[in-house]
Amino acid sequence: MTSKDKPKDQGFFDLVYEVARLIPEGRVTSYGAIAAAIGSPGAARMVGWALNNLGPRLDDVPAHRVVNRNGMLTGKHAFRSGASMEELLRREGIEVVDDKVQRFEMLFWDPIKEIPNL
DNA sequence: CGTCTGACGCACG
DNA sequence: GCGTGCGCCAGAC
Repeated sequence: MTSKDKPKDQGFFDLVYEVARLIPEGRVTSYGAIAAAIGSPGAARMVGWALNNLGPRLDDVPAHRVVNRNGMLTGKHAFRSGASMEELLRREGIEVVDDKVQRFEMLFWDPIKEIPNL
């Protein structure tokens, strides 16, 4: 532990990944919800940006379960063809129509509500 | 160090 | 109900 060692050096991005990883299969959440969960309400754009930075880590972080407030798959462009966001969601039993999650309210998973401490 | 962007969210018309 | 604009924060150039 040197002086340059910082406990929360991971930063905002990894914090987003951590919450996203907690999203149960077959469930979805919104960018704003995650932003608020990590203590930065209003930073919804940063959440999406963090997920965009995932890259190869998409396999470790279920970013496809994160949609916007409308339940729309705004970030589908970050997924490669053949494993599109919509396809991944359908595999979990989530109905997607016109790039939009059906029954979004019912499938919505609120990190703040489900996570005791963060 | 200033500027722009970005997978959003909300207020306003 | 829908379109437009602004604000949010953090990172890249």
